[in-house]
Amino acid sequence: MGTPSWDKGELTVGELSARSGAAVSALHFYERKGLISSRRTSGNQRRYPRVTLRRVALIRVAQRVGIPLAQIKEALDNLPDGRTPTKKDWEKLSRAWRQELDERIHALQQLRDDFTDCIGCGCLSLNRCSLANARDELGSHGAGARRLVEAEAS
Amino acid sequence: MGTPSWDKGELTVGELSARSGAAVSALHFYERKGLISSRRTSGNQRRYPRVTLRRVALIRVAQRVGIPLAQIKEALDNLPDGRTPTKKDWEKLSRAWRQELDERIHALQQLRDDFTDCIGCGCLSLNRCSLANARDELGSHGAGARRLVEAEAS
DNA sequence: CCTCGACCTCAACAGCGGTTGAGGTTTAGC
DNA sequence: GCTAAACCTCAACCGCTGTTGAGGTCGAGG
Repeated sequence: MGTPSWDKGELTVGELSARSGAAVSALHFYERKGLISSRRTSGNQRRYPRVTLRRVALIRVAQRVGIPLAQIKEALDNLPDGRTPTKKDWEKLSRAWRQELDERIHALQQLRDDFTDCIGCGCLSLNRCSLANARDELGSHGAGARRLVEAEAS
Repeated sequence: MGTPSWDKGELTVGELSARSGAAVSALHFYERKGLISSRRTSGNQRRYPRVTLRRVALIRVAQRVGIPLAQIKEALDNLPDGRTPTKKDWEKLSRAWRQELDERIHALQQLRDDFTDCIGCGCLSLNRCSLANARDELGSHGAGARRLVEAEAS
């Protein structure tokens, strides 16, 4: 169960599964979707370079916070799977993700803080919150009536 | 077009849709799932109290950051839809969400910072990161599609 | 009244992110 | 060599989160 004798620093799908926490079926799925890749043995079995462990770790974390696979793939596509992306690759990728992540973090903090805030007033006063406003773009109204009604605390 | 004559401070589904940014079909769906509710007119049309706008705003923000509807429902269920939850209700709800949100924020920050960090080394060195280590455990599967990967043992 | 847009229900389908199972092959270890 | 576990492919299915469309009703303005 230690390092198998065929090992050239590669992982079988089962090992990758065990070590990444992703189901084998999920790994197959990721591969079909192009998020990871493998070489095949003469007997058609998958062998993953170790770096794949990192890719999978990243995939899972990103997923956990709600980023869709397609988007994760897009990000990973900028990383030569072979190895060692250029610094430029990395900077580009990182900047893009950083922005995405910053946005999401911001949304979450908003949600959290507004939630916390609202304890004080005891009602869903999200109208005060950037939550409601963030999404407000309703434009379709001259809005006169609305504002008046707003005064009446629900 | 301003406040319709039937208006008692209520919204039609179309209005709710326009102002919340959610499609009418989505609002029906949320209602079927019990996340929102409406009274019906004599002609069987939905009328929403204005507070529903806030519920929907909350639902959408929560969804945007990857929280499944079932979990949102669970949170909202603690809010008497009728009106004005008690402070205790709110505190309980807020604490639960706050924790959930904090975790997610944390994961995102980790992801972001590790990404940024890794520019320096030029490879996917997530093994150094708490990302890879954060996963741990979970032989989870069970039926159904992906659920939150919650590491909670306790 | 009449009409037209907004509303209703119900059922089917879509895309995502996988899981499950059938049926067959490869491989590590004895 | 043989065997059992691990692997392979492919197709069907799952739950979630809705959307689309058919067929019919409601209601506010002219």
